[in-house]
Parts: sequence; C-alpha cells; structure tokens
Amino acid sequence: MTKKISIKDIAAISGVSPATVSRVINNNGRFSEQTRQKVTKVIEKYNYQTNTLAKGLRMQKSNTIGIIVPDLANTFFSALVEKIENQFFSKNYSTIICDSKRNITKEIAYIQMLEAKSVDGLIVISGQKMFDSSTLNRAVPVVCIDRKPSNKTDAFISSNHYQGAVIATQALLEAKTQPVLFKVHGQSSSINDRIQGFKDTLQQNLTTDSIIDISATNQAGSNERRLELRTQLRNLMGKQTLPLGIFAYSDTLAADLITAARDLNLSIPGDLKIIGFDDAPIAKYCYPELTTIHQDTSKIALAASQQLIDAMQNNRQTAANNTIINVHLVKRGTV
Amino acid sequence: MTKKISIKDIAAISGVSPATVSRVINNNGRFSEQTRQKVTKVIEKYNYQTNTLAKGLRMQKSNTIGIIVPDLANTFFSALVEKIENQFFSKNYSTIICDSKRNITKEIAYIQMLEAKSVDGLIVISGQKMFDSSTLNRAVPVVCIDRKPSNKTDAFISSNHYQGAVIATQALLEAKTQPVLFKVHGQSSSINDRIQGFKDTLQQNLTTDSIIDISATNQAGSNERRLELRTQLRNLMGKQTLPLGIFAYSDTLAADLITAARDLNLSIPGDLKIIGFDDAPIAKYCYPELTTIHQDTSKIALAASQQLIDAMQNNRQTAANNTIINVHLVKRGTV
DNA sequence: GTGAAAGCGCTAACAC
DNA sequence: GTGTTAGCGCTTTCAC
Repeated sequence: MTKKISIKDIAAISGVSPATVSRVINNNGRFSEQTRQKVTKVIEKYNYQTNTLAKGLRMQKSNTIGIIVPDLANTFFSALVEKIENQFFSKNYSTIICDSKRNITKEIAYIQMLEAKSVDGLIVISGQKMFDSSTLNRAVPVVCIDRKPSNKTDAFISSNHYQGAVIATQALLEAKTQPVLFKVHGQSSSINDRIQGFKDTLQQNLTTDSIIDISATNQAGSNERRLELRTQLRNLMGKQTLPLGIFAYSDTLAADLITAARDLNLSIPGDLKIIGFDDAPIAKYCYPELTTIHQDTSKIALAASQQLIDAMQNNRQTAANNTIINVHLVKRGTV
Repeated sequence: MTKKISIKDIAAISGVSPATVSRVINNNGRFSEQTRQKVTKVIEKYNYQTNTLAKGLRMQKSNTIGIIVPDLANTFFSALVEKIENQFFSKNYSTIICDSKRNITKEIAYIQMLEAKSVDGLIVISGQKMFDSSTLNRAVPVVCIDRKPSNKTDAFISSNHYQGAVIATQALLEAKTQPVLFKVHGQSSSINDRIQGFKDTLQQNLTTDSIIDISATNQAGSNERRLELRTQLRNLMGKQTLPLGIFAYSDTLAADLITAARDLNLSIPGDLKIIGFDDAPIAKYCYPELTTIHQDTSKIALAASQQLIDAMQNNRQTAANNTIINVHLVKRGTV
C-alpha cells in the first residue's frame, strides 16, 4: 500500500528542486554532471517512475494511441494489430486496442473514450463504412487502414484491393471455372474495390449469380454461418457446371467455405476451386492449404505507424497521405 | 484545431462554478434540479467530455486496466482477451492490451509502463513462468490467468489443467495408442499441471520418449516449427507401433502437428490420433477437425473481470482467491 | 445549494 | 546551473 514516490520526493531526497529532477529525467535544460549523478542514483534507488497521467495533463499529450479493430478473433486483424502495437511499443507509445465487433455504436463509444483519454493519435482499421472522424472534438491525427476516411485530412493506407481481386479472378478464369464472389453483407472501401476488380475482370461473364452475400449476423466460424454457406454452395452446384470457382472475400470466409464444402463431399480443388484474400495465418491451417491473395501486414503496420508518429510529432493532421500497397497471389492447394 | 473545452468553460457558460459542474457530472453532492438542467444542456451543446487524465490524476485512479497476453496471434488468447476486454468495456473501464510475445524483458517493460499509466488493475495471462508482482511499486490488484502468482495476495484463475490432461490421456489410452505429450519448451503452472496429469495417468507406461519438447524459438505456424515437428514425428514412428497417440499442449501446436503429419503422409486418425488443448477457434478449421480439451473462456473472462473489479472497487488486494474451472473433452475428428 | 481554494504530479517560463 | 512559480483539468473540503 506504499504510496507512489513522486518527483517532489526525489527532489527532497537529492537535495535539489523538482524542476532540476525533471530536467535530469528528460535530459533537457542545463544541469551539472554532478547533479545528474546524484539525482539518477536516488531515482534508481527508489525505483521512481514518472506519473504519466500528470505528465500527460501538463504536456497535453499522453504518448498513447488508440487502435480500432473490427474483430480481434480474425487472425488477419490480430496479426496486423500485433505488428502495429509492436511498432508503437518500440517508439515508446502505448496502445489501447479496441475491438469494435464491427458495431458502429460501440465504435463511437470507443472513440469518445479514447479522446477523453487524450490519445495522441488513432488508427482505425476497416469495418463496415467510411470512417467519419467528425465525432472527434479535438483534432487528433487519424490513420485509416483499409477504410476510406470521409475527412480528407486523414491518412489512408490500404492494400491494392482492386488489383488483388483482378489477380484472383484471373486465376479462377485460367483454372476454367466460372468465378463467383462470396462476401459478407455490408459495404466498405475494400469490399467495393474488390467487387469492382472482380466485375471488371469478369465483364460479359458476369451474371446475377456471380456475387453472393452472406448474412453478417452469423459469426465467422459459427455453425450458423457454415450452414448458410452449405446452402449457398448446394444452390450453386445446381446451377453451374463443376468445377466451381470461388473468390472469397476473406480467408476466414474461405476457411468456412472449405468446411462447408467438406460437409457436402465436394472435393477441393477438384469440384471446387477457391481463392481467399488476406493470407491470414489461418490460410496455412486449412486443408487443402488456402490459395490466397497476400496482404503485406508488415508493410501496412509500418506505414501506418510511421505516418501516425510523423503526424503526432509535427503536431499536424496526417497530410491526406494515401499509401497503396501491392498484393500478390500465393498458390497453395485450393486452386 | 479547436482546443478541447474544459469544465471551467462549461461553468462559465452556464454561470455556475466548476465545482457545481463537477457535482452535476458525477451526480454527487447537492445541487438544484434547475442547475442540473442548465448545466446538462450546456454540456451537451458543447459536446463536453471529461478529461480523464486530469480526473485520474486527481482521483488517483485511471479507470484503466492492463492485460498482459503472451501471444495475440494465438486464437485461444485472442478470443479470451476479446471477452475480457468486452467485460471491462461494459463496466466503463478501458483496457490496455500488451502482447509480451512470451518475452520476460518485454513483459517487465510493459508492467512498468502500465504502472506509470496508473492502471487500477492488471490481468496477467499465462506465459513462461510464475508471475512476480514485486516488480510493481504500487499495490495494484492483480489477477493471474493460468499462471500461478508468486505473491500470495494475487488472485489466480485457471482451468483445471490436471483434469484436462487426465481426460486427454485416458482418451488416448482407450483408443489403444501409446500416448506421447508434445509441448513447447518452457515452464508454466499450466504446463506443469498437464504434465503431472499425463504422467499420473500413464504411470508405468511412461517412458523417456513420452514427453517431447519443441523448441520455443520457432514460432507457431512457421515452417521451421513444422519442420521440427516433422522430424520428431518421423523419429517417433521408427520407435513406436502405429497408431501414435499424441496429446498436444495446445491447439496451435496440434494444428501444426496435423500439417506435419500430412507432409509425412500419415493418416489421421488412422496412423496418428491427436488431442489438443484449449478448444481454440482454430480447432474447427483443422482437417480433420481437432478433438480437444475445451477451456471455458467465457467463464474465465467473467471470473477474472469480476474478481479484479471487486478488488479495485474495494481498494484491496485480490484476496488470494483461487478459481479452478472445469474442462471437458470435445470429440471431433482426430481421435 | 453553491463557490473559493487547494492540490493531484508534472513541466516550462522566468528569475537569479 | 538551479530554484520559484504557475498551471494543465479535475474533485473535494470548507465556508457561507
């Protein structure tokens, strides 16, 4: 129950003023080498740690950033967040991770909470809609990943979803299938881009059955979703000649499709060929291992953290900096 | 670039003192209904939000808790953390999630950072060793999940790992295999309990080959780990009669074992039977789907958050409260 | 029922 | 090179 030791205490013990201790800690302003040693010794002896709340209040910055992620259970997002968090940790920022569960109400609540905590910056990943930073009172820099900001001063980092969709669709075409796009119901900039790439590649081969919307209420991995996918697959088989060629919106969805296909005794890639998107960790645990479009999460994480840190340090908005990152096809067992 | 509006501003605009505004916001102390309405209206109009840094500084509590997790990329942990975070969110606490990557140095750095941020409590999940809260200067309540605290005043919540190991080993025995335990190198209370359960069930059938240690440096899902597992499996096949019976320390490890077995053209569950531990989301994406020991993450998350909140609100240490949660076998396709 | 004032722990201007 | 002072935004005694 020992109360935490403060800068005043350190000052008193070392026989200097709090200001001097502060100078030593932050290594700014002038002080003698002798003072430095004296103070440092006391700090170490008492295991003193700066109270970041007080410091944050005083400096009007918290050295904390917030991340809004749509779904931590998705291995693509958890891997991405892990990398981002790691970047910030090495730059001495702490990170508050918020799982919005793709729920707009929860997201807004989180953003207000983060703002009240005086976060210095925000990373907002994907989700259903455009991100509208006008919910923010202060002007905190925002970097959006995979989700177009409505505010033109927010930075935007994204894989080239259009390109990825084109590559995937072409691969499906080359494998002599009639491609079908499976997506979860909802809108987002990445979804729209992929749909566009899909459509543009298919052109006259596009039919009303080419895009299949999966209910968003059924959670990834749940029996409900698998049931729904099974029904959709069975449906499709009645209408199309085998092999079916599926472009799945995400690896998670692809993984669920694989299990659904198994339930129907469809062989992959014999009866059914499938390409995912993300190259999430789960892709390598599927059987057959999932052919997919690789997103470079390391690059995304790096770009996002660099841009945000730059914006925070220069105390300005993220200069509407758009970064588009290339993707590529990873051939595994499902095509 | 508008500066954030403060309680003083609200006070000035409403024509009352900051003290009164504070009373209204926190609904404590006395004030007239008329004042309440007046102030509330101004707060809403200006979208005022309490600065939690200042409040935290003043009240010596931050309404923030920290979670130390060994590996966010592991679907068991990400699912667990997601549930914990959700619990705290609904109780108006925010959560700083820290991925220690099972690195003790990083973990200590995180704990110091969290302490400097004046977190009101800490949840520490699993990891390599016992958790030693003596690195903490202040007396902040700690709840350990799956990891025995060395400090007797810290609470401990855990699945019954011993029981789980017994159940798994018995199932393997009943399937007429000679059980082998695969684990990642390292110590932890959960590892030790499972080993004990394994040994106690095996008794005289225990041999020097019964426990296989996998190098901890090779990351889950990596090619290096799979290579290592392949070597180990091949080795084992030379010595033992089929079918082999593997009790894998975690579902992640089990999943890697399944892919390694595939590379060796071993059929599961024909040549090789395998039982995992956790019932992580990944278990249902394996092929065959993984038979495993189910840990009740919802219960763990609930127990952990309740105990921590209780300790924080009553401003005392978590009363050395040990909660052991039952586990059970989930039969799927690998046994 | 409300206001004035002090102080949480820190840093930055200003003095000397 | 170092100390004094003010103030970040909030809550909470203590007056009245």
